[in-house]
Amino acid sequence: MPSKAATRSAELRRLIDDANHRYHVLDDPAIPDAEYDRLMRELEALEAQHPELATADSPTMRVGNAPSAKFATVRHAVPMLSLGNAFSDDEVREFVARIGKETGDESPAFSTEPKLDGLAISLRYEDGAFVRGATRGDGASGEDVTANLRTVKAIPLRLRGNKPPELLEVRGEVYMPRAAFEKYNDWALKNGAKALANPRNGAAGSLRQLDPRITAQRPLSFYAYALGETGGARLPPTHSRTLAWLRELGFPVSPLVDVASGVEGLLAYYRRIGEQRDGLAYDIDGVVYKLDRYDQQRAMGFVSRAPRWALAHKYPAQEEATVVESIEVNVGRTGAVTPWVQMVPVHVGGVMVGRATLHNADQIARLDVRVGDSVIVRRAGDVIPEVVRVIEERRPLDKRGRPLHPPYELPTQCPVCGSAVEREEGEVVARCTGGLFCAAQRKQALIHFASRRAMDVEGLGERFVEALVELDYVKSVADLYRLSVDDFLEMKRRADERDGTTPETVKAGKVASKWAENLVAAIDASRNTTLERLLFALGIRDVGESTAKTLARHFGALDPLMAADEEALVAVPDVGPIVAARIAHFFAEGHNREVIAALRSNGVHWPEGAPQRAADGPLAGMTVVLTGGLESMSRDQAGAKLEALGAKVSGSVSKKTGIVVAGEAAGSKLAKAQELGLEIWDEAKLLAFLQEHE
DNA sequence: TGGCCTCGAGTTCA
DNA sequence: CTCGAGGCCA
Repeated sequence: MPSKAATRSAELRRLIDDANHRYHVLDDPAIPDAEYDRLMRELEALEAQHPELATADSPTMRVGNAPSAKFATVRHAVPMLSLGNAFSDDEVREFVARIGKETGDESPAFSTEPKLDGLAISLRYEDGAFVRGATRGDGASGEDVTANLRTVKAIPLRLRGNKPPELLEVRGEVYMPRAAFEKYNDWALKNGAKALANPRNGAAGSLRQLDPRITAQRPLSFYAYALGETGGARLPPTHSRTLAWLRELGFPVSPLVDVASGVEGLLAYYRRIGEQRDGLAYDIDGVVYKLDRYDQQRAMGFVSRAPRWALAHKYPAQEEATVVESIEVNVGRTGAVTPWVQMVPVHVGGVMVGRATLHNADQIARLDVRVGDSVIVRRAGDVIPEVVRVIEERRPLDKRGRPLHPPYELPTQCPVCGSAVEREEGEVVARCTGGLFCAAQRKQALIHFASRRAMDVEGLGERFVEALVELDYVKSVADLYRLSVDDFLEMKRRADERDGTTPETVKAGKVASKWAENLVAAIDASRNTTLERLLFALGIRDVGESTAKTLARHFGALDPLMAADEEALVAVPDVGPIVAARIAHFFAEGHNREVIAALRSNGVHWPEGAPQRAADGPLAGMTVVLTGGLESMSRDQAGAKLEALGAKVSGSVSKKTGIVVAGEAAGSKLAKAQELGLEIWDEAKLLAFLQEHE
């Protein structure tokens, strides 16, 4: 009877071998890196505890996978190393302490670099000419991919300078920039080719093409970070100077490399790069610290395959695997039926993730997500999680080996009101046709109406709106203005009763009445508004903040807008035939006219004036984009001030943008502005300008 | 007609 | 933030 540990280690070995095969040989990974790492760590720990279980063919005994037969094998005279990993600050502390103790150097210098998520390769130059390039393989020998590497433009075919060393091997990372990866996948989708799983696999797959012409079409790039075998060259005494030398020889070296010392110095670098991570043009999975002085490196030596003088400090995984518990749908303000998955919560990129949206039926069809499926979730550039793909091998099957669940299909009837769900010709989103008959749409319409950027009713959050709608206190947004303190108290009592939540009701006497008074006061305050806010709040399809503002300016008052026909509406900038028809249709609807009349008779008012067609001021005709946080005011306030000076404030950066105001921690928009060579202001410049012109 | 450029709508977690 | 789609210009 095999022990529990023996059974588990055999299972782990099988899982890891499978994953390796999929990853290295088929270029089609099945599980995320983080999970692979975990399996590997578990197996390492098991084998450390039970040395008798460590078989010679265990995946822990090698670093990569045997090269495929398609390419010639190349032996690395100087092995290509793997690196020890750190996942916490403490592990970095131990690393620095160990080095301090053994070198006797209190504060040794480290060369610090981003750890690119690509493919490690070795380039061999003889008398200055590129003669051979190989993948890392298992570290001792890899595959000869010279012909493919020649197509990578970042790799010099000849070294610069007039006295090249006789022999030089340069190690570095081949990678695929994110933008290139996305572009390729767009193309693949349209042309029926297989999409790449991620940029790193894009790089790996491209290098393993047997036909270099295919590789040449893939936009690969390269950064150098180390030396291999050398001959006839006097080497610099430190790693950082080696990198500088490599630059002189014509190799691209990451501009993010730096030198730091002390635990705090290393951690500061880790955090600095971490902040930039999402805005970089390529994926990184950590940073690498390398003891800078070569004599100190030699003193530290190696443990098995990993140098003791270097450490890879990893960032939290951005991809994790989990299991789908159920697939649900939401009904939005416009009736849009949006499916989402409830998953077993997992830690991704530093937070627990339990839900992810599937956007629409197209995405469901593309992913083919079903209940019970194992899926990979990612928190990419932004905060919002998404399902990357299904791990098909783990789909639950019935006894006959068929999937337990059929492909998911959107409901044909609204789960809230039972009306038909329809998808318009050529549209991606399916919509509930119930209109305001649907409680979900009424609810969302009211939430939108009360939201900060619309009527700004403070304190009227989602929870109360839900109760107001469900208990029928509010049928249209105008009803909000008829509610009294007593109505709110009664509603709260009924809602608590219904939900069985008693605790709060006891103190309802005093505290709750205060709450209700505040809410009524907030609703009252919102009576005093502006035409653009009102127009936005009404929730006319395709009329958002920006269009509402243009309409308000163009017409100056509500009545002329309500009376305008489609022809008159199309004359408004940014309003075309489709939006014009929607607006005209909205105001032609009797119900909508009643709501507007009721709002007016309940005291909702706004200043009206003459139509304003073109803004003037020092920034007239200028498009300004605000990004990052400002110290002295909010972005909205700054935007309002800039608009008062005639600027058009927009949310996205393009060639047509005039000025980008970049505050604290500005991200991708600033990067894009720099790329396009736009005028960029910092906060001081903005304040100076406002002071001068206000 | 195609290719930007914008805007609108929906969205997750702490 | 990211998609989809409407508007506008070459």
